[in-house]
Amino acid sequence: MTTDEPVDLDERLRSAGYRVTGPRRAVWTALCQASGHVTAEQLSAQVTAAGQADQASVYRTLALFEELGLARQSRLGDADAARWEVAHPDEHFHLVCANCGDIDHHVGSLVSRIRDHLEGDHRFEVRDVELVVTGICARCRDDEATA
Amino acid sequence: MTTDEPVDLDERLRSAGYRVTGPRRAVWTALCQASGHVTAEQLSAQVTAAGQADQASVYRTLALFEELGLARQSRLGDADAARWEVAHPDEHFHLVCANCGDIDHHVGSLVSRIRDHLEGDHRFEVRDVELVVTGICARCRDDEATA
DNA sequence: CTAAATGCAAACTCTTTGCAGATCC
DNA sequence: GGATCTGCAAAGAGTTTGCATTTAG
Repeated sequence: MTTDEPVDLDERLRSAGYRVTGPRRAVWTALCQASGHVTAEQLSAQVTAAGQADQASVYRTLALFEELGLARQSRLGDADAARWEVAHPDEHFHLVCANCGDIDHHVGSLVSRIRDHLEGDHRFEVRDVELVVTGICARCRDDEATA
Repeated sequence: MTTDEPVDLDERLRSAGYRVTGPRRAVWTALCQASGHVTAEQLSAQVTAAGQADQASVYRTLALFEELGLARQSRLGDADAARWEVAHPDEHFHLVCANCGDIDHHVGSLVSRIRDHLEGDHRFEVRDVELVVTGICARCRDDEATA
């Protein structure tokens, strides 16, 4: 799949002129350990409970990580809160199950094909492709069939 | 392109067991006249100024329209507020220009191809595909080149 | 007439901000 | 030591809700 070269947060921060602090490390750790697609509030709850950072710092830190290209924010489906994940080098998209709420990553050539299509035909300089597919996942389909 | 068979709001409401009211008509008219991709607040401002509906009714009405399949909500890019548009029978996606903020519709086979791909390979029952591409539109690219 | 819809205002959720004090380099 | 970062608490968007009143059918 992907060579999961671990990101050296300290190094990345310093080289961009930012300081290495407890809250930043804590948010990064929490984000990495999360299953992906966590809300800022979920991270905040965890990190705050451990007394490692305040809610405000969580938001500020996430914004910083996004700026540094370490994290990615997306608003999946019609959800109210934004969801965060560690920036993944691969092009991927999200499959959101409308039944169980499960969010799946899908890595594939689809996104880059979309990219090519637009660059070629439409003279649109693509910066970011966000593809969110809502539907019913395989597991829920099976459950329905069984029921 | 599309046969723009005008939607008979009154009929649609009544046949679904809902009442035809002033606020609903007003919101529908405003949404249809809008360039598309308006926020609820923009609609609200317009409709409230004309004394045709309250803000709360605008939100309630939009939710109803969505339920009836008359309108579509989407959160484009990292925007804070949801944007609304009249539901379009064609599969389409959005091109958001990061420079001028312009939002373009693009109708094409791309979305249905995504759909087919997922139905076939991944046993995912697709309900809705939301594709948002952020980048620089042709006009802004030209401007840059000239400058 | 009566269930459904509205207006008003207040509540709620998610996120951002101002500022005094703590912290990293 | 001094700019950067933090915590706290308060404000800010956007959206929803409770309830008395109005209105469509």
